[in-house]
Amino acid sequence: MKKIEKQNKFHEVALKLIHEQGFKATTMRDIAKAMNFEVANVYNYIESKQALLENFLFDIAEDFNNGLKTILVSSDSSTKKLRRIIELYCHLPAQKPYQIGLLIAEWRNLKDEKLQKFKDEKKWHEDQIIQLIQDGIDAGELRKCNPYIITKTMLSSFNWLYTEFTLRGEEIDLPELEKQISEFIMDGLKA
Amino acid sequence: MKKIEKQNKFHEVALKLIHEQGFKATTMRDIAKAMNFEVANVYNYIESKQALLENFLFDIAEDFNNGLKTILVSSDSSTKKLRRIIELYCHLPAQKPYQIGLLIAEWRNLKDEKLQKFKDEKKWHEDQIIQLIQDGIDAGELRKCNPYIITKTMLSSFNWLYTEFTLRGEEIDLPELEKQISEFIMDGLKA
DNA sequence: GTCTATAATTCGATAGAC
DNA sequence: GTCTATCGAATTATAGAC
Repeated sequence: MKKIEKQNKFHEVALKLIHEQGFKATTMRDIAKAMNFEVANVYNYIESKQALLENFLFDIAEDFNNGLKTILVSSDSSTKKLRRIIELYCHLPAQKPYQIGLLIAEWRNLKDEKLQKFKDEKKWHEDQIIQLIQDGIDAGELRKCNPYIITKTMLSSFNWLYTEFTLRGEEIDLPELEKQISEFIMDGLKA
Repeated sequence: MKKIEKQNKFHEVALKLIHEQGFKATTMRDIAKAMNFEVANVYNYIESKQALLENFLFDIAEDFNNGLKTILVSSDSSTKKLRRIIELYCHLPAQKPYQIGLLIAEWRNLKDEKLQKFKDEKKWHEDQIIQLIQDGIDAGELRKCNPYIITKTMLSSFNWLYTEFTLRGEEIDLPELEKQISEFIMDGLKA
């Protein structure tokens, strides 16, 4: 196995273990065992346990932020932008379920500046969607509602998806899933 | 301070710490320090760290299950039952936000039979609501949809509430919050 | 109930040979 | 890159005096 392949294998194994057991519960020895080598070798692939978590989290957070930015700068209507955001929130768990699992469940294991940076990015992300819904209301596209409550409720509603994809990934009809969720949310918002 | 009061104080302190730091990250020393005594004394109040978690989780799980059962055995329509379930899922986080936090974030720290029992109860709970939505569709009260996807999405959408109540509990207008969420969900489901 | 002391284990990380 | 060996720290839990 080539060096680069083993690097990828390492990250894949570590990601899955942390997803299954949690960050705190996953030891460097667990990862080493799953890689079929000794504990000391773990540090040929990463700086520290903390750095491992940080890399996973900020990688996937960037995917979300980039996806959102692309949508926001488009010239679509608020309604259309909202549909595309729902699409983003369905597709990313389908593509990277384990990373999303960490994003949702393990971010509080970050420390100090990294934790603050994560919280700041998350708030920025939410604020963009709150503003988008407010714009939709002002434009008469969406019914009157509290954009803060609706944004929080909507974003939270996607958080079961990563588990679904890790458990039943092959069986899931993604377009159908997306259609069901999109109809449910948009019907709850349309003017 | 009387014995019973100190018991309550202990559980209150432990619950808040586990909520804030996570179960794995919270040590018996953390709890002892917050109680202003030494580590050994912790075991005057609980059997073990694991038992502490189990008590918290199954207590609040019982609240949910009892609440759901009361609603299900009533003679209300499917729509009315669904509204009452939404009400339950808004009120419990308002009343016991820290317990709900553990229910959502820490259940996977359970072990063996306890973990299995928890998963079984959770599945029963979900299955009841899936069936309720199916009944609502069959009765023509709700529009045609995939009850499994909608149930998962709906139940997940409440999971931000406990955080909101721990951070801004006093400022929150509960009836308004409930109205916003109920309208959002019911509009997304009505026939 | 509270304390001191400690057992028994586990963990993240490093040193140095090959 | 992989190994053996080990350090130093932290953790759950118990024993026994007061």
